[in-house]
Amino acid sequence: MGTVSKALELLDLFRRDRPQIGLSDLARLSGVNKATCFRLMTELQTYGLIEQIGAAREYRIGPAVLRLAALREEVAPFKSVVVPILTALAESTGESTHVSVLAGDRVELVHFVYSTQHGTRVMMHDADHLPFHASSSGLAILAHAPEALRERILARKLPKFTPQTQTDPAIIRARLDEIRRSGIAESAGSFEEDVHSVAVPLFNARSTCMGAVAVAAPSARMSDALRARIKAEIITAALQIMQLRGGIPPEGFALGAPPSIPSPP
Amino acid sequence: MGTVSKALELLDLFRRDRPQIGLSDLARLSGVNKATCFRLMTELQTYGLIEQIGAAREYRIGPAVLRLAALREEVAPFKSVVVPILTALAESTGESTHVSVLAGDRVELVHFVYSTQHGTRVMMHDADHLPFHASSSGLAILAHAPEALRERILARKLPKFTPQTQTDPAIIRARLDEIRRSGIAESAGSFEEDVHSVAVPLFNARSTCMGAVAVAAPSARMSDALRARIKAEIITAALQIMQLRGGIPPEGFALGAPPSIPSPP
DNA sequence: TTTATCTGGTTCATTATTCAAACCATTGGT
DNA sequence: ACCAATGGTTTGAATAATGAACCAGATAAA
Repeated sequence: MGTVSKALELLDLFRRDRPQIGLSDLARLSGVNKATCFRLMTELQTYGLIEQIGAAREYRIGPAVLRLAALREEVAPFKSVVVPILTALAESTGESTHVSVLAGDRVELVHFVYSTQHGTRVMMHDADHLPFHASSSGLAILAHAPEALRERILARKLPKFTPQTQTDPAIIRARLDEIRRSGIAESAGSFEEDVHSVAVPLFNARSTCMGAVAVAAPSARMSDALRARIKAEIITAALQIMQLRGGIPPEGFALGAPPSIPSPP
Repeated sequence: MGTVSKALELLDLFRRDRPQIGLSDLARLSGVNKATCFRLMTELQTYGLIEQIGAAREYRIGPAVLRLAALREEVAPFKSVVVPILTALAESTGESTHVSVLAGDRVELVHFVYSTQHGTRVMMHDADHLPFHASSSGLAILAHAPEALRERILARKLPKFTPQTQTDPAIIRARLDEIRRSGIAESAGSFEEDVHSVAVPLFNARSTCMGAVAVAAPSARMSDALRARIKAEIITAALQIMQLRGGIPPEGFALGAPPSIPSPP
């Protein structure tokens, strides 16, 4: 792994629940030598991807991302398109919704909207990226990802987040086939206990999968009726997003086809 | 210069007027060897800062910035605070407004709003970062930047964008003194011909200058009356931004004090 | 006060990565 | 068929990254 990757992976340590980190912690968390860590951080800092603040001289994400994000949004609008649709979806289903994209070898959670209908709701748990094998979004994306990526992911040792997490590559592979068939991915408590989520993939203009929309509900609330409602609504949401972004589902992609097995695990 | 910096500087080649670049062009533009360029791009790509698209396999800014920007916005809200104020400022002055931040050693243009009052207006020209010595924002920031940064910038050879561009470090230094005195920076045609802009610095909670707000008008329209109006409005806008962000102007900072010389060049 | 242990930051010989110029394989135009 | 592009890959030679040890300062316990 190159130096640049190492530096960028340092950025992954910054999350919603831990937005600023000191040098020593950074070295500890990353396993990178402190001196190296320091050098990398100063380099990221001179570009502005990182800034150093406060008396404790902690590091955090810097202002350069604003420019990059603005540029990205200009050339490939996403947030402006997605957020209204996500909001509507949260409204119509009464549950938390989110959209994630495939960035490099990770599924990144880029936006989420909470519904205000229920007192209990699925919170986004300070996670910034979702596991391929244990989240409905990850599964949806993995199912439609290029062969190479899928194999690369499944070759890794997959962490077991809950007792329900499936980590056997063979079984996951079979499940991906099923997801490809139905167009919809589900995950029940496989990433977080008591969270049941439903996701559909998003395709870009070249019909390659670049993300997913998902609805996540507390397991206790996930009745057959709600599941049916979510599936219907999430499909229209996904189609709207793809239409506005110029995305085209690949040849023979079935959105919402009835699964051959009654109900996924 | 380290490898990481080199990789990140590659990102700077992507701009609004040139959002996607092929490998050969990238190597040409950066002066970096093609093989090196390729390796760096693939590393940036696996992180998602860059993505490769289309038949021509061109590179562009990738989806990872979305996550970083979201994180940044959560820990240090900026856009959500700044855009409404910028819009109001554009409204009340009838001219284009923008806000830029100091990121590393550059002034990055992070957001701009156009007024709809006039048929002619200053467009943001596809520039993503502004020169310190030839833009009102750059001057405002430079005037209040730490000594070290100021000297570093002035030690460089400063490009001459127009006949009006001042490139003599000594004269610029004198002008910075004046800007510090008045609190307001002006630039008339020094970056782009026929553009007259006014800027005031923004300070963070530790009273260090981290950006600037600016209003840019066509020179032809910049009357004394308009200038006075802009100055008044831009000051309130800057104060609003700082208030909402918890920014504190440094001890003895004079916003809108009358300049000792009637009118800057 | 002494001692111990944190912290951010620095040094320097060893080592591994990056560099540059060449070369491939395709593609598009003449 | 040719030429000039393109994206991508290989090669010894040069350069940069690395990590253990080391500061100096702050904090806290003894």
